[in-house]
Amino acid sequence: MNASPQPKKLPADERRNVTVEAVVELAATTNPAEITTAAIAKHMNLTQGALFRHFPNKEAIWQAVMKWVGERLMARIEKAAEGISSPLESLQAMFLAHVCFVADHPGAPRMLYGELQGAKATPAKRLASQMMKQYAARVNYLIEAGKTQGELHPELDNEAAATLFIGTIQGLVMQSLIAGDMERMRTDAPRVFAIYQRGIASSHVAKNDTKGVS
Amino acid sequence: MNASPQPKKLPADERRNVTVEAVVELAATTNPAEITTAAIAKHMNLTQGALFRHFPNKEAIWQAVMKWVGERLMARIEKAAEGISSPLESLQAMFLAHVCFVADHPGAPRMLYGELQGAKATPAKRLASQMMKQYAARVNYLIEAGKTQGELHPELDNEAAATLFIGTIQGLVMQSLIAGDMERMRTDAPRVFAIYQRGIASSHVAKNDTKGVS
DNA sequence: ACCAAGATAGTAATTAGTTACTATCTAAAT
DNA sequence: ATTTAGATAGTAACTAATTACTATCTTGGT
Repeated sequence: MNASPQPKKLPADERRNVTVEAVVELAATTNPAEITTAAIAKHMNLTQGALFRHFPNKEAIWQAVMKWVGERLMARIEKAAEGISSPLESLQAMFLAHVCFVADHPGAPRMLYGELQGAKATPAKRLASQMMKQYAARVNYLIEAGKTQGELHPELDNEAAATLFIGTIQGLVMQSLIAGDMERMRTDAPRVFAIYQRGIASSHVAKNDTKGVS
Repeated sequence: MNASPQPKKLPADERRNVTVEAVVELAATTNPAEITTAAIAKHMNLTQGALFRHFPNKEAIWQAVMKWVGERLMARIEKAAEGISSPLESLQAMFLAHVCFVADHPGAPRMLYGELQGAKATPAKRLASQMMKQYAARVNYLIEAGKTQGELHPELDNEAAATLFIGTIQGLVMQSLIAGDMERMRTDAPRVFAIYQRGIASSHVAKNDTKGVS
């Protein structure tokens, strides 16, 4: 779990990447609010001051981390849904992919939540909030498509369904966070989604098959 | 929003209560991780050092706050569900009462989440986690009752339904936290619960009436 | 091919500002 | 008069950021 005795002297770009990864790893076990520059440096076998050769300040580190998380998450979700024509199945694929990502990177949601709780609008927070918006838009589109395609029941409250979709994931994360067992998410996710699906689907005709998780 | 120019010299018990309330108020607008003893003192027109006349350390303050939140929340939920024979309606009442409580005290969930994110098991964290367990047990009981009474559909995944119930609330909270508008919860809650209800109910016979929120 | 010269990446020590917590004194209330 | 609650003025520990210096790559002129 600890950092390898890093052969020092990395090129700048790479060092920045290593830094971001170090933060993500640290966040998996440490309260993000308590992650100090010293802790980051130590985890990557570096002196504290050296970090500031690559980032102008701590906020810039967080910004880079949020960007990393956002890009990876979105890419994974995008890929999970691509090539699936059924909106409902797309939603399920996104759902499971999202859960899988979080289980792989438990630090990610913790940092997101930690960041969003801050009162002042830091650049990192703006990134996080922007990502959420993008996500919501995508979900909304799929719901709309599902409705016109007849998969979702016609009187469905669009906005509420989107809120519940995202909220469900966040709830799952929180539950696992509390239980201290991120792996639980992987098994809980399909079961929970099944109920959500029953709540939005047009009728109970097709018993869901609980498709495999990639 | 600020504290009244407190006529000083309060008896110890009362001062402790005022302190707890000050923290809850502060948490509504400030990142709980950044709430310093100085900030608490300032918000209640007191010097920082004076706080330690009433609490042995900061952790004790958090502990008192978590206790306060837990008791108030549980009492409100308990009261909301009492006298309702239908488990499904009880669940709805609990749901709305919970949301209402959070909307009244936006600081509460922020502190809970903040506390639960910490790696080390502080007394405050133990309180929070214990409260969650108690809550989950109650939900589980109602779901079980709803099943035997025929209100919930028989093949329902008990555990997943409980997770989703709590998760849904947490998700709503998160959404509002991000949007920076806690009032949104009040209007969103019934709409979101309607979908949840459709997911767990035995069939779509009775259109939900969206009972009034107390 | 070589090697001076600059750029690059790192160390170690230090600084200014916070933070939780404490010791000592003062005023009010019973 | 004594106890209680608060004010004042600290301290030690910690954190982000800076500085002076060093080791190591990279490169262009010969």
